[in-house]
Amino acid sequence: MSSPVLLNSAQSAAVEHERGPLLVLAGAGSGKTRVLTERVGRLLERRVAPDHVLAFTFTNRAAREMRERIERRVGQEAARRLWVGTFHGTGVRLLRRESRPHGVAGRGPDFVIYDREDQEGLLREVLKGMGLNEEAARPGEILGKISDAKSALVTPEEAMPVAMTPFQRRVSEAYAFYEAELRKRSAFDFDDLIAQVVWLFRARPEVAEYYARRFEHVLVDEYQDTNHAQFRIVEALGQGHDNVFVVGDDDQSIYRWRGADISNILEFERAFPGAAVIRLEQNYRSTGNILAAANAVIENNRERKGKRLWCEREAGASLRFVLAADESEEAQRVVQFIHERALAPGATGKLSQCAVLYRTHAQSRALETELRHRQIPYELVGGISFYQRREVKDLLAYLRLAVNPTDAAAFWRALNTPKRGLGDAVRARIEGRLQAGAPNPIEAMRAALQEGALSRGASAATALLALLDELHARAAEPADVLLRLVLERTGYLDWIAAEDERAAMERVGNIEELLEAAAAFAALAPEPGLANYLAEASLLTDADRVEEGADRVLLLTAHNAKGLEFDHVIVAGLEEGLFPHASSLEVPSELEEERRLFYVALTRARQQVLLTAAAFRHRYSAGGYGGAGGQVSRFVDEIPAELLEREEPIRSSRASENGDEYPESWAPRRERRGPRDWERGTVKDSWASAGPTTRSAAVGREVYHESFGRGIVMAAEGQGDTLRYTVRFGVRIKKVLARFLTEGSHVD
DNA sequence: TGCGTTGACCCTGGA
DNA sequence: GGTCAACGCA
Repeated sequence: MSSPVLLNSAQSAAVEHERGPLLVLAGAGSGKTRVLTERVGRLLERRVAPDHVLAFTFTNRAAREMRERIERRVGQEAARRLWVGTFHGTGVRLLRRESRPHGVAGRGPDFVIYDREDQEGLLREVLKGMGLNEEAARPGEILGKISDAKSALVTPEEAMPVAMTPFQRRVSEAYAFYEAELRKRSAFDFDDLIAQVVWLFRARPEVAEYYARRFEHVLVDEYQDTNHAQFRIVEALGQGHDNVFVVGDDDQSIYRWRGADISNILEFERAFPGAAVIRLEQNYRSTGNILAAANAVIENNRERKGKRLWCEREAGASLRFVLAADESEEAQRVVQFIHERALAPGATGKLSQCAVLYRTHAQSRALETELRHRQIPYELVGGISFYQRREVKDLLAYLRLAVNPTDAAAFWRALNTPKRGLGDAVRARIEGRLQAGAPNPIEAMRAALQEGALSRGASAATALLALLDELHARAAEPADVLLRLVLERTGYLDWIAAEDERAAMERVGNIEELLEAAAAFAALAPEPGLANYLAEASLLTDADRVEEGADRVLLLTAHNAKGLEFDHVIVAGLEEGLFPHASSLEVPSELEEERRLFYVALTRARQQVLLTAAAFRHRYSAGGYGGAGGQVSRFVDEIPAELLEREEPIRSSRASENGDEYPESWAPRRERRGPRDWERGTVKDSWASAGPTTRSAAVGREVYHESFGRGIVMAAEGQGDTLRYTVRFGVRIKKVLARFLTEGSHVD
């Protein structure tokens, strides 16, 4: 963090703030993390007991970093007693504590946490039970509604009477069944980890009072992205003392789609009367040019409090923009940029200080391919988190059952994973026993087995029961020991090896990593225990696992980049329909959220920004271009021309006919400063030989087709008779065998 | 009855 | 290219 050695006056005012509510409006790079940490340190110096301070961060990673910084300042013992965590993590902690004697919302302390996949499975069962086949096809949409309801603290009972349309009625009914089933399984979903805390506080005001008294100081980071339920938690905990210290930036609010409520920040002063407001507008992170560009872009938003970041740093390099022909060329240009910054002779940067940001995970593929091709180490953040991987979830399902035998999602998963001949028929029998009143699926299976109802599956079921019983009996042992027991008794490793040889290596690697993580947790966690381990596994995201210091390029979504900073930032895929995303184009408020996301992306950069777009982009598979082509994102045009160095092709209606490897119409304007290192061949040979493009020589050529007419070749695949071109005929994109095309185009 | 194969649909973002 | 439900084989 490139913070000043000393705090500036606004920062110091925030840190030294005596008591009462305080809203810190902190622009990007204005040192808000530092202020928050300093503030906590200052409170401890003022003799506030560490376990009377509660700080909410946005990610587990931010929580860890804050704790480490505070540890350096006040020592390990005090730092460990602080309550620092995400809303979800802290929610688990509170719910676990409070469920100890009597349970919370019908769940005991061994509740499990349902992730998206578990939720979907459960909802599918619910919808099937309701006889709703059509809805069952898209449980995601209904889960979204349920999630919205919980974020807004709407219970099923409250949702039912206000449901107007038939669809809404079905959704609220599904919500009620879903809720009942979760409770039966002693499970909470992600939204419950927040909402149930509020409902707990309402049902038992003495509990809320206890925590409000205990936490003399409540601090919240990234306040602009809190939802209504989170606001209620903060409000409840602030009762009586009002020492609520929140830090946020309305321009960086990028999670409204999942319920973040910007009125929390806009109306903070009304919610906490007498609140002081401090603005941090000096940016210490980015160069003048980057900041000016970001400011210019965000000023196009109407819905904002309005502030203008400034800095004392030099203007720095211009931002750069490259329009590539397609995503593979885009990837080449991105990697080339990284190469120049971090690898070429004389380059002063590090790979770890380069990050590629994009709008959707799907964009990572082309970048990965290119990075691998150039043998540049990278790390992909996001997509599937480690703990969501199939092999990891398969194994954890057994541990979940050891802790909580009512966890039906885990049971159905474990039942026939690895395959042991217990399929749909066995499942149906067990479901029958469950409906007849068996307390949980394990006991239902035991009953079915004893009644001889499992004929062919009997021996497999017996073995599975024995394993589950043993796991339950040994649930107090370290997670890695139990995982080894599962591996050994189920033959899981042999099964994945047989399943898919190609993926087996990676899966085994993941299992090894899981064993290591489980052992580390058992040994090091302040509150060990299987239930806590499983909670951590549910709440850790991929972004939390990013290690500091490793020398590699980071690939991540703009959402995931929140709170991070790098010397060199590349924002890829800047096309209308992608960034801003197509779904936002019709809705002004959503377009503004896209713009804020772009603003977040830009302000991650300290030194240099490269923006890229592709004129055409594959969608789905390698087959066919389904994507909207070619129109550069409006956000690029919102950057003042004098700040942006464009390497854009000179657009022409006709493609090049000159036989050059590179179609003139898409050719990047050559750098004026003479050849780059890689062009002189002084660096890796691969750079010199591959040139700016590896695409087929036919790409860019004009061709003619009997029925489709004139078109331009976008890509080629196959050879000889199977050589096929992807051709754009006007607005339509088709894949055509080369031999159906004419007009001097078949170069290869 | 379980399991492998086929074809539909698909990809915003994430705790 | 990947996932998942429906389908038909052993």
